[in-house]
Amino acid sequence: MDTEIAGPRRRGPYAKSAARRRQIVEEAYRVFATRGYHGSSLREIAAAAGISLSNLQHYFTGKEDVLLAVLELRDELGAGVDAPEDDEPFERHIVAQAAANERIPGVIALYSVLSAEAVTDDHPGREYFLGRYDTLRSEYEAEFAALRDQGRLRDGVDPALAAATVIALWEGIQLQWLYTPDRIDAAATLRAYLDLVLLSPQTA
Amino acid sequence: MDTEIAGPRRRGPYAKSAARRRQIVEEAYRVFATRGYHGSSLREIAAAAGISLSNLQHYFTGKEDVLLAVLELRDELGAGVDAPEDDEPFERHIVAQAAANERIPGVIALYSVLSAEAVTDDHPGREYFLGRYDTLRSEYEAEFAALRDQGRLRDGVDPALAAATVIALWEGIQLQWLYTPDRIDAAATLRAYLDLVLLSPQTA
DNA sequence: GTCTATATCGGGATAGAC
DNA sequence: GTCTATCCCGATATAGAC
Repeated sequence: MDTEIAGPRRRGPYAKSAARRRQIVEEAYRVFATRGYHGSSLREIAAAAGISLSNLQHYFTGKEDVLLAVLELRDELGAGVDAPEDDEPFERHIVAQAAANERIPGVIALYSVLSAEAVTDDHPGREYFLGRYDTLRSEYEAEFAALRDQGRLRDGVDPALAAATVIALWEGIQLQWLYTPDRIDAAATLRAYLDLVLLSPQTA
Repeated sequence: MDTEIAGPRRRGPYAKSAARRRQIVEEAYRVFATRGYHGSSLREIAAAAGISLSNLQHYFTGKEDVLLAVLELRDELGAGVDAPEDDEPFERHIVAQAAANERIPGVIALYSVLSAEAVTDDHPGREYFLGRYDTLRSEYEAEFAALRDQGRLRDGVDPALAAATVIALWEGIQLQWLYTPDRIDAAATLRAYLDLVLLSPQTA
């Protein structure tokens, strides 16, 4: 078996396809982030990508399809960036991530705008966000539980509640930051909460 | 001067107008709350109000106009309900309000969906939310400052930061609650944060 | 793979009868 | 005040030429 069958080829007819798709998704990312799902149009995305509407439609069967690809891309990118370093402490990771997000225009807006828009029953992104909250809460709860086992969680703090709190606070403060970036410091706000809830290592 | 000139009459030709307007706004409230601004249509609102599209347009010059009326109505209703009792402690007020909101379908969704949607530059609700965050942060900051003066604020907690935190946490947890109402207790989450930040009165 | 052209639909606005 | 009818636009979707 020396013929390469599995997976898309790096050269040849498929190479351009994959690149185009990717390019479209990246532009769609920006458009959805700034105008929401309902507020965006495929025309606008096509224009941003510098191609015709029909050409865009050659790659995606519909608007929903594009949105789902955008969310997939987000997960893909996030898998590399969001993952904590091997032994980076949880609280440092959260704060660093919040600070980093401010430097990547669009990420915050994408989540803020879409997560709120997608509460509607028939929104194509609803399933994604349901799953995302679920995963995120589980992960953070495990982190807080581990910290508790190290004696670093303040007495009376529930790991599950703290997990939901961090996520809520994070999203909420990012939204305020979107409105008035000069008046809100998301990373500092998160750090203040974590300082309140966690005891410093040597105290344990 | 025994003729009543000022203000709309309770009877006569204007009575029906005012009532209709109010009725439309109330339906629009529900529609915007569940589908967002971009996701809603005047046709849908008219249908909900049981009138024709043209008739609705007789009362409002456009979609924006309807949205602004909805936000006005929200302020009007909120002015009665949101205002704290004369000497109700701040923390009790917050928690009680969060609990009460869960019982009024739509309020939470209206704010969650619209506040996120309205970050866009050209969204007709943007100004409203900018002002709302500003007012809310000022009010809460004053409350925290007062608590600090009573020696009831934990050391090292900044009133301004705590104000932004409460608002962010509140909005964020309500969004999670919209997705999975059975798994999130917004009031309890807020109470947990306030318990963390405030010292009980007798401790002072 | 990319385009132009067009079909089809749903949105907000407008005109005008009653 | 309320309606029907219609206009016009922007959106998605489709057909088919190159």
